[in-house]
Amino acid sequence: MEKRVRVRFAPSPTGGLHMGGVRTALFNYLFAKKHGGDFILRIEDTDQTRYVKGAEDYIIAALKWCGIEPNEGVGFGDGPYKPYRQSERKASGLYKNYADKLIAGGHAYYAFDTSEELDEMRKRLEAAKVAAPQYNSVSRQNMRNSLTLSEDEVKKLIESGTPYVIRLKVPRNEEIRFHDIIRGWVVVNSTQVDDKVLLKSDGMPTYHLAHIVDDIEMKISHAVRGEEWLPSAPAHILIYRYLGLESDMPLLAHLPLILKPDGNGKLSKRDKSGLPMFPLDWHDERTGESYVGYRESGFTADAFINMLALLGWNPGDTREIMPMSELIESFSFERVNKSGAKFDPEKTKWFNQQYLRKRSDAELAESFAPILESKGHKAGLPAGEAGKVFLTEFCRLIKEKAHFINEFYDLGSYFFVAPNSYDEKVISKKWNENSKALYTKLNEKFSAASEWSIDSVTKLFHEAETELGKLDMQLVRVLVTGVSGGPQLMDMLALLGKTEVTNRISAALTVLK
RNA sequence: GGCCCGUUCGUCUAGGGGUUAGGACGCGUCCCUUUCACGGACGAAACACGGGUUCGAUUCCCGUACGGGCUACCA
Repeated sequence: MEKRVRVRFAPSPTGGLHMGGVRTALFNYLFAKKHGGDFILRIEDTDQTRYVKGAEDYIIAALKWCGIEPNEGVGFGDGPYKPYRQSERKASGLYKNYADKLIAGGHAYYAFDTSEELDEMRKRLEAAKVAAPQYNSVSRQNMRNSLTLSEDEVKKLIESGTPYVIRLKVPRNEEIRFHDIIRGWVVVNSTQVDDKVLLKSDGMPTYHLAHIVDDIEMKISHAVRGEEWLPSAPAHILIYRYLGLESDMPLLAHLPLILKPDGNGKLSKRDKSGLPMFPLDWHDERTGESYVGYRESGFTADAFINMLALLGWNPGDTREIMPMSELIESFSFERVNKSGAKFDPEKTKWFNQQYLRKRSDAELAESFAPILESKGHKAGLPAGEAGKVFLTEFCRLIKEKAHFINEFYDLGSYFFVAPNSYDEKVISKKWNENSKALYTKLNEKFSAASEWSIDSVTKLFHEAETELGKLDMQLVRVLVTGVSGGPQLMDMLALLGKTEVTNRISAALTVLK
């Protein structure tokens, strides 16, 4: 019988969740939803020295914004396997029990070496030109551990409170084979694997032990994580094996990494591409550093998620704009790539543009209102319903030009504040000695208008042209907005209103000679 | 350095023993538009290299190069 699909996203609260982490969470989520399974959020806070205040709340808030909601776990109502924070799970002696089982089976041992002794060992091995200096089947013979010390000595050391760790006893020269859903069979010789610390001297388990214990306890069916874990997978296989749990082991899937847009390396917290690396604004209290988020930069969650999903995965056809429901429906690990994918800021913007266009004008107006307010131009808007209508129409006109809602203001600030300068290029090219008289007359016609709508202004304009001769639309635009480009002229004039338009033209005519 | 993973247009990718190697972003040209954008049409642009295997390899195998990851009492 197939195991029920249960997957987990298990970040450690050492900082804000960056987009690479979001994608790992996303793939887990898509897979769970696709198979009607469970998606769990587990917090792996076994390293108190790296704990960052606020990180956990950030992770939860980020997942919520992204629409990647766990149905079990920290911040999402817990569930049958609570607690979901490893620091809290430790209290029951859970991890220690598993470590003890390994010791009893002869597959783990106590090690009393101090960090100085470990440093010395590494230096010694490096000096001896050992290719991979590590605590392993060879070097452990010269260290202070329960394999080299007598039973009595070990007992004495432990009873006297000497700090110790528990290490995995990795055999020498044994072939470790494991299957990865994305990569196929991977073979590693155990000589390459070091005797990993399983339980630290502070009593906390390391990731290696903790995630295995929890995956087993929480009945996880698939361990989906980043490629950076591939090298330690052989050690994990050994732990499952020595615990007699190989048959309950989750299936493995190592996701390709997201790489920097330029040059090389994996994506870092700060990137010069100009786009955020975090879903939400993140402020690290410890370092005092702040990072902007996608949300605050004007991205919509669906665009962000869509972009992330297609970084290293594709549906097998040419679809690109896919809402979450479609991503879920199409998702499979078979279509996840093996190689790392460079993050593409341009395409990311394009995704947001696509989603921006899909949103209704009224909806955009609602999102834009607070942005406008922050610019201090609320006063310029008509009150109440009229203001809403104005903003909705404004969004209709401006959205075709923008990638982000945050650009709306810069693209159309002249809708809210009259210009105080006029595009030099257009003026020097098109303004001549006849212009002043010509556009004064046009303005008179505007002033006399009894009706003011897109249609009526268009009609008025054409009438003026037959009467006064050819008019220059771009010049009219500059007189009213100060800039050379923008939405359809007539639409814009109509929205601005008769009074505003005629006032602005008058003002321009007094400035221009 | 060692080990592991990878390599199709600049980027994200489809494909797969015989294809005009397809799509998307970006770029360029044209059309639409009395502006800009949107939209439409078209275009430039790729199988890392060397050996095999084969009638035939971009596709399979091996090397090399290049890229990435790991190499902690961090995850």
